[in-house]
Amino acid sequence: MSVAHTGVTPQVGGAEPVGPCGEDDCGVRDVLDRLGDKWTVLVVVELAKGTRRYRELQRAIPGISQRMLTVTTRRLWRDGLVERTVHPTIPPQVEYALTDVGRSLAVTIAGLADWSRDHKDAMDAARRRWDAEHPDETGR
Amino acid sequence: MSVAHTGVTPQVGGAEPVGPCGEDDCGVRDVLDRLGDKWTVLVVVELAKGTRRYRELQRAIPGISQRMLTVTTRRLWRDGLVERTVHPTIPPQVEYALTDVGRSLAVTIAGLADWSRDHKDAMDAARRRWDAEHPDETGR
DNA sequence: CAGTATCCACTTCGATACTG
DNA sequence: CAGTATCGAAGTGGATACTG
Repeated sequence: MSVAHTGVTPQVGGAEPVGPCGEDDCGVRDVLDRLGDKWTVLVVVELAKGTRRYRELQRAIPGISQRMLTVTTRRLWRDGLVERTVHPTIPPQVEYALTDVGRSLAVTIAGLADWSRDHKDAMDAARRRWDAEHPDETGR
Repeated sequence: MSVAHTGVTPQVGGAEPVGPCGEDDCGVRDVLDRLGDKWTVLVVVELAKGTRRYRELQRAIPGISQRMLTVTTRRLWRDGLVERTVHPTIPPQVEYALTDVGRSLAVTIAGLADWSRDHKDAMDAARRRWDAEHPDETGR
């Protein structure tokens, strides 16, 4: 599975340790293009708790529209992160569940959540400080 | 620092292990609102290699416009992830460097990059398979 | 060099209405 | 229940020109 954070070793000086990747973006943008939208991670986090039906997801994720729930699940399905099972009953019943790849993504997302919890306060404080010190700054 | 991915333990069944967070999004969206844009992670990854000047960043990140480089660095600065040092010389010289918080973020981002590298192929394959199996699907 | 300012194209998303 | 279709508002980023 290799979740070793080798590479971008935090360091102070201005030397060039030549990060994990030669010269490009390490491919991080690929992931963020998938997770960066408004709802994807919320769906993944919810599905990490277990299999869910369409309506269950919608109820578990307040504010998501039918349209966005559909496009989000469809994208995750298409990318092989989510498995979609249709029970051809009446009324129809569709179940969504994370695949193995999807579950590994959920673990990574948990790492993000950890970071968020650990540093949210510091960031909020920094922002308040900055705003106080730069009252009439453009483009906030 | 606590980079323990407790919580969303990957598991197969449909039971409810009650994730890391009671009911909400675990706050992951907070991070992604900051990282999800087109350039932020690229700037962070570049700064993880060492202190950079404005032009150096621009050259290191092909395609970024002056506008976006400015708003991206400004945001990171405002959030306390990046330190901005102005040398009042002529011509002016401005240096950007990650703060401690910024460096911890770089570590987390490296985790994302790891995941991306480990699963990019699987996702691309899944997508091709899906596209082949669903030729005339709407909204791709 | 290191920005700011302005305008515009494109994307993303929400609301609403309808369907098998 | 589980979607699809359509439209419009808002956000986001790129190009260009100008400045201390």
